[in-house]
Order: sequence, then structure tokens, then C-alpha cells
Amino acid sequence: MSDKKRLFLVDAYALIFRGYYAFIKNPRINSKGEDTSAIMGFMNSLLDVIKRERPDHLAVCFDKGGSADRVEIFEAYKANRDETPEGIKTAIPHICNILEAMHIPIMVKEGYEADDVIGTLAKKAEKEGYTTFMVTPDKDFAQLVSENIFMYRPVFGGGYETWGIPEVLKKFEVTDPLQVIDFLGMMGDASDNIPGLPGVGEKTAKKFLAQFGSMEGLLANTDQLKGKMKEKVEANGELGLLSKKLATIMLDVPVEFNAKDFEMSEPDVPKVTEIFQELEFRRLIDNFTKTFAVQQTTPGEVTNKASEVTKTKETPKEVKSAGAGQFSLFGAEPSSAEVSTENTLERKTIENTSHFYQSVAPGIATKLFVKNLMHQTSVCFDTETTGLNPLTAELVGIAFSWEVGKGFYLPFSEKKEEAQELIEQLRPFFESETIEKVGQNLKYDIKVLAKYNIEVKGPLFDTMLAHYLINPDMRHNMDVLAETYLNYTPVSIETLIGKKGKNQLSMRHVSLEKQTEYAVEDADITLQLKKLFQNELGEANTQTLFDDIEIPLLRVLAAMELEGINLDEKFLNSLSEQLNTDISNLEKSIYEAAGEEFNIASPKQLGDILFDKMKLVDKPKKTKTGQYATGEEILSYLAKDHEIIQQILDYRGLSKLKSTYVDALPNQVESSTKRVHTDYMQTVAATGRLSSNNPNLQNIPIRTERGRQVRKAFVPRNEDYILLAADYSQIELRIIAALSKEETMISAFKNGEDIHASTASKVFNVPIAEVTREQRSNAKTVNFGIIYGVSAFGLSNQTNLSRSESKELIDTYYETYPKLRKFMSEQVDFARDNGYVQTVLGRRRYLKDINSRNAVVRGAAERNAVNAPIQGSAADIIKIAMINIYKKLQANNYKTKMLLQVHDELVFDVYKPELDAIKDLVKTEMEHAYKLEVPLDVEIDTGLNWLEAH
DNA sequence: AATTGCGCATA
DNA sequence: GTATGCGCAATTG
Repeated sequence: MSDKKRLFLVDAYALIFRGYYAFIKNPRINSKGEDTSAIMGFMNSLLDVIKRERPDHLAVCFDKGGSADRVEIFEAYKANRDETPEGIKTAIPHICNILEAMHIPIMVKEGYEADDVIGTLAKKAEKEGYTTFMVTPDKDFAQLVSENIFMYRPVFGGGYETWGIPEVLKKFEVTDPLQVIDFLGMMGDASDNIPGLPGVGEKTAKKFLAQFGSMEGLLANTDQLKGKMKEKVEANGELGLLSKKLATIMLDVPVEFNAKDFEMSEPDVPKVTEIFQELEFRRLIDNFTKTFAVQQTTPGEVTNKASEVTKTKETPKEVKSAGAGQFSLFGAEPSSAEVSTENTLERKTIENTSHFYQSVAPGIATKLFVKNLMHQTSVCFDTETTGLNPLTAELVGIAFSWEVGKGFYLPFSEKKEEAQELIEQLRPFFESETIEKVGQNLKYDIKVLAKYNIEVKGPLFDTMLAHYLINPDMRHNMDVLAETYLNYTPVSIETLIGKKGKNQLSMRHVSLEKQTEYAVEDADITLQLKKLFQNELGEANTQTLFDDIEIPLLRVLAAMELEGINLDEKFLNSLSEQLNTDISNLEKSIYEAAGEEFNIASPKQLGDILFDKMKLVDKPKKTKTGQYATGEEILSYLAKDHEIIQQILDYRGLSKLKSTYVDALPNQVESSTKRVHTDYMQTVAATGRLSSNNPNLQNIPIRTERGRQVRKAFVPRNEDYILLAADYSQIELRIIAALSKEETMISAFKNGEDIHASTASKVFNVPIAEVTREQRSNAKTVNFGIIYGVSAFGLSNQTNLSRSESKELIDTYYETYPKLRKFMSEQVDFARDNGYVQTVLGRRRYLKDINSRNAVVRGAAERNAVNAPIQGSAADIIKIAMINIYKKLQANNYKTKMLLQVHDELVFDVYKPELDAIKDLVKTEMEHAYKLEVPLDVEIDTGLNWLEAH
């Protein structure tokens, strides 16, 4: 297969548009003021394809009229965009010139779209034994895919994916690539100006295709539809057929495929270089010369390499065995040019895998089971409950497994006493200090069992946490892990209890056999995953991080979540009423100014009123979905000119406050405890931070006076208690100072200086006492910006400084703190060499895009390389503090409880008699959680509510 | 009834 | 410029 001739047909406009918009936020402007984004984007793609694939035959296809001097843009592109951007119009002649100089054939046919030209050529080439790759991101082309015709599709973030027949069938849920035409005809495609059937989107189109097979099939059988949908389809039959026609790529364009005309030949290097120089493409010249130099000097080697690449793509099975092996955690995956391997190897399921899953009857059988259980050294268990809220969920059963493929299930009675009786029999197991308990998301099981007064003791192994450390960027739910690492698809909970929402059953109502299968399978799989992950953890410091941080923290978080926090609902209700009056007053004056009533909260309606009706701006900005942009930034800019804008901003602020916090929080009070129990997610933030949800207590307002009031609603449990908040002061800056060993900054911290004032004093060269508010504020912005990877552009947006002043400030900043800059570039270098960066405790973050050829993507990865160790180290440190504080609170039998964590802050419900001791304990543990060359400083405050405690 | 995009709250 | 979660409107089910 690999010695077949390969033809690459490039869809020029699609790639030009793509290239242009890739740079839209940061357009390439050369010294002559030309916007060269589109040329740059297109050439990068083209060279990338040539470098990767070394095609022997290649052509670039344009819509009608592709010569250098007279180019028209096909209507379809105009239709749904305001106007072809200037930057694209001007790019076309340049691109044609470059292609000519590169001796790459340009294909155009008057009156035909590039799609049609490519389609016709691909089919003709196929007859002559060629394998064709259509280089385009446009999914319409999927209809042309055959055994010898592939889509070669650039993917976001660099790299390509190849779509052959299996990928297309899977992607569009069809049985023949030709049905893609019907699919697009039904669904419509805004970017290609295909109207589609009204009311039909992706889901409905797939449903119809599965049911009727084609547009014609649908239209002939509308009697099988009902309601509104029936009316709509029947009324729009013609539109449907037209849409299908529009979506069809024509295969009868009068062009010939003469292989010779498509052969790659040597480019006119001096000419191309000259054009690039004129356009001021320095890096592209390098790229270009390298690309072609290799091809000329070692053709043999390259050809081999190229055919290998193709081979793996065309025979996905080999990817499976050679590439990311199913049992290796990180195959050195060719993240680009990857082919989906679904469908190729049949997934294992409970149906085709031998297993021994058994339920255990009450009485003597259970006694024998427990006896056996107590002899094990490591057991995986999984609780099944009536719901997802551990505070209200009842145990339905518990599954156990300690041998792969084998396990037991203990059903629990609905009757409270009987359930408690059974759990008591299991108490020795759960409270055993020696038997290791394995589970997936043990925090949940621990919380459930805590409600039965069972404390899970002894060593723990949580597969979800293990995988979080092994690959924090992935998702960690069991189904994904089973499919990724065991090639096994577990019984889905939905097949047992139905889709969530309407009439979802409880686990209680599932037959015992099904319960057993489902539950034991989970335990079995978790055990298998544990065996895999156990070995992977051994690498690096990950094991320590697992044993000493994440696992102990799991118990701490379970305790905090069970504890909850007291909420003053009355206070929130009165706040809500105050907001109501203010909001309706604003509403009135906005309607008055607008001359009509509308939904101010709807960005669409608001945009129409502001820009269509009131015409406040000449050329309003639009969002990518075609609406007028009404974001904070844009409105703030207009606020000074129109009174209504400020009112809208105020309205937005207040309604946001009311709906998100003031009205939402009381609904989150758990009725059984009368308290708010957030859920800390230990495995979602790629940097190692926690996240909080249901409700999110990590984003309670503080910046504005009005918003801050919400914090008054968080109160101690009763009058014997007081809230205490402990904040790390500038922990991220201290970390970057320590890690970079930047003495100037370190000594500022050591001397207890105000770091932002200190920075201002140094970069503005004034005595620290004479630093102005503005100087300090700007210095503060840079200090924070450094942590996120500043650009002059970003800085000038956030300050009153111009772009050049910002650049100057950043330069001076780096001169003041030279080692900071060195540290930052070392992080990037480390990431380039190793593919990851790490925190002080060795928590890794993998940055696959660090070597991306796409500057935007690569830039983001580079900022991550700097930010992740900082943010992550701070997360590590507060986690240590939490574990140590929790231990001490327990050891001393304090009544004081730790309630909340907000990234650099801990909140406690302090029993008043313990206050002095707790203040001391918390401060000490937090400040000494981890030894850095910079002292850590913790500020502590107490109060009758969370606002006062700040 | 579920999904998507926007806008916005925190560190 | 980093890291999150959530409410609303709009869209499609």
C-alpha cells in the first residue's frame, strides 16, 4: 500500500481563512503595515504538510479565478461573514506568487468551487491507482472519502488527523460516506451557507438518517413524524432538497488529472526567499529552507519515513500495537496525525469477559464472607447508594474484590436497623488499620460510611487520585479509565437506572443480579486499575505525593464537606429584597432610555437595542456567533458617552449577584444539617489546586462593596463559635522569588516589605516612601502578570499604560529581577526537554504543545510552563498545611473545625475557648508547611462572619 | 431536557 | 496572560 502514489490536494481558501483567524487576536503586521496573517498561516500549513508527508504529487486548489492578479472570493464565503477581511483579499496574490515560485501547481476552474475541483480530481486520481489526501478542515469533504481518498484535517493545537471511511462513519453516525451529504443538507452549515431544515440540528439529523437513510427517505415518510417537526419538515421539503444539492460536491468539473502536472519539483529557492523577505517572514525562510534542504540531501530516508507514517495511518491496528500500547500509561503518543482506534479492536465487556461475581446472602454466608474478608491484605470496595448526595444517600449494597475477575456483593436492606446491623458486621474490616482499602473516588464512600458511623481506617489507594497524579490533564472517571487502560467498557449505570432527569430509578429498584453485576464489575475494574497505576506511581516523586498529600487530604476534605458551614438565610433574604428594588429601578430607567421593554440579561436582545435601534456605535463589534458583543470591556468603554450603558452594567452586576449568590445559596442549604456542604474536587485542576462546587464556595465575591456583603451570610455554627480566616500573603510571589533565587525580591520579603511598593520603588527608581498609588498599582499588576506570563499587550490593557510604556516597564522589571526572567526561561526549556514541568513536591504537568509549530498554541504552553509550578506549588503547600492542621485538631480533640479552603485561605469554625490556641496552631502550621528560602506569612482574622474575619 | 456560548465571580 | 464553576438565554431534544 505504501508504494502507491500519493496525491495531496490542498483546499486553499479553507486554509487561508483558518490561518487568518488563527492570528486574529494578534495579527501579523509587517513594517509596511500589511496584514500578513493569512499568508503566514497558509504557508505554515502548507510547509507543515510537505514536511510531514513528503507528497510526491501536490496541488493547491482555489475557487474560480486563482491567478495572481484577478481573484474573486466565492460567494459562499461572503454570505455568512460580513465581508471578506481585507487581510485575506490582499493575501491571495502573494500566495499565488509564492506557489508559482515553489513550482506548486495551482488548480482553478472558472465557475467551480475548490470543493468540486478537488472532488473531481480525487475521483479521477483514484481510478489511476492514486491515494488522495484532501487537505482541508472542512467537514463537507467527508462525503468524498473512500478506500483511497482521505481527509487530511488540521486540528486545533497543531497536527493533523486523517479521516478514512471508519472515521467518517463513526463521526457522522452513518453507514456510507455519501450520507454525509444528507446529514449536512438536513442540519445545514452556516459557514457554507447551506440553510438546512429549520429546527433540525446535529442530533435530529443523525436520528433522521438512522431512521430514513436519506433526505429523500425522510421527505417520503413524513407521515411517521409528529407535531411541530412534521409540519416543519413537510413545509420545507424543497428547501431540504436544495440544501442537499448545495452540500453535494460536484464530480464532473472539466479538469483532467495528468499525473505529471502534479509532480512535486524543486522550488525556485531564491525567488521564494525573496518574496518571504519582502513580506518580512524571517522564521518562515528558515522553515522553508530546512523543509526543502532535507528533501534534497536525503531523499531515501525521507521517503521511507513518509511511507511509514502513511502506513500507520491507513492501518489503524498497527497504531494500537506499536504506538500508545493499551497498557502503557503514556505511550510516546504521536499526538498529531493520530487516527482514532475505536472500532478496530473489539472492546471487552462483561458479556465477553470471564468473571465470577456473586451476591452474598444474609446470615451464615455473610459471616463466612466477613471472615474471609478479614484475611485479605488489600481489598477493593465500592458502595452503591440511592443517590449522589452522600448526606442523604442510603446504602443499597457494597461490592468487594481482591482478585481480578472475581468479587462479591452485599445487598443492604431498606430497613435502617437491618442495614446498620450488616454494616456493623463489616466494621472490623473498614476500621482495620492493616487491610488496605482500594477504591475509585474513596472520598464519596468514606462520606457515605461516615453517615453509618463507620470510619474507614488503614491504608487507602484511590485510583482516581492515582491517575490524577499520573496524568492530570485527562479525565479520571472510571469508565474512561477502564476504556483507556483496560480496553474494557463497563456496564453503564444508565442501562440500569435510566437516563438521568425525568424518571431515573434508584439503585434500590434494580434487580439483585443486575446490582451485583454492576457493582462487582466496578470493584473488579478498580482493582485492575490499581494494579496498573501502582507501578506507574513508583516513578519520580509521584508516590510520595500520593501517599503523603493526596491520600491523607482525601480524609481531610471528606471531614470538611461533611461538616458544612452555617448560612444566615435571613440575612440573604433581606439582601435579596434590597437588590430587587435597586434592580427594578435600574430596569425602569433603562427601558425609558431604550424606548421599549426587553430582556436586559439577554446579550442578543441587548445588542440589538444598543446597536441596531439606538445606534450608539458606528461599527459595533461582533462575537464569533454573529451577535453584537456586549461584554464588560466593550460596555465599559462606552459608559462615559451614554448614561444607559452604566445603568446596564450596574443592572448586570446586581442581577448576577442576586441570581448567582444571594438567591442561589439558600437553595443549597442541606435540609438534614441546615448547613451548606460544598464538594471539593480533588482531581480536576491540572495544576493541583482544588475546585469547589455545589455550591462553589471559592468564588464568593469580595472585590466590590455590594458583592462583599454576601460574605456576611457565612456565620459560625452558634454563639460559642467564631469564624477565623487565615490567608497566605503573596504566596505565589514568594514561591517564584524562592524558586528563582532572586535575592532582591527574597530580601524584600525577608524584611517584611510591602512587595508591590518595593517593586515600584525599584522599577520606577524612587525611594519606597515616595511610591505613588499609581506606581504601586502598576507594579502590582506586573507582579501578578509575571505569574501568568505577561505580555506588553496584556499589561497595557490592565493599566493606564500604553503598549510601549508597558513594554518598558516589563523590561525594567526584568532588569530589576534578572533571575526571575532566567527562572522563567528555564522552566520553558525544562518543559521542552522533558515534556512536563513540576512543583516543589514533584507534581507534574505535561505540556504536549510546548514544541508546537503553532505560535499561539506554543505560547500558551510556555505560559503554562511558568504558571503551573507556581500555582501548583502553592497548592501543594496549602494541602500540607491542611493535613497537618487536621491531624492536630484531631489529636487535641479540639471542637474547632476546618470548613473551607479558597486556594490560599483556610476558614475555621473556632470554639471560642480554643481561639488563642487555634490562632497559634493555624499560623504555625501554615507558615511552616514547607520550607522555602522565603518566609511564608499568614494573616489571621476572626469575626462574626466571613467578611469580618477578613 | 440537555447542550452551548456568554458573561462573570474567585485565587 | 494562569486556574476554576455557575447562571442565564438560546438552541435543539
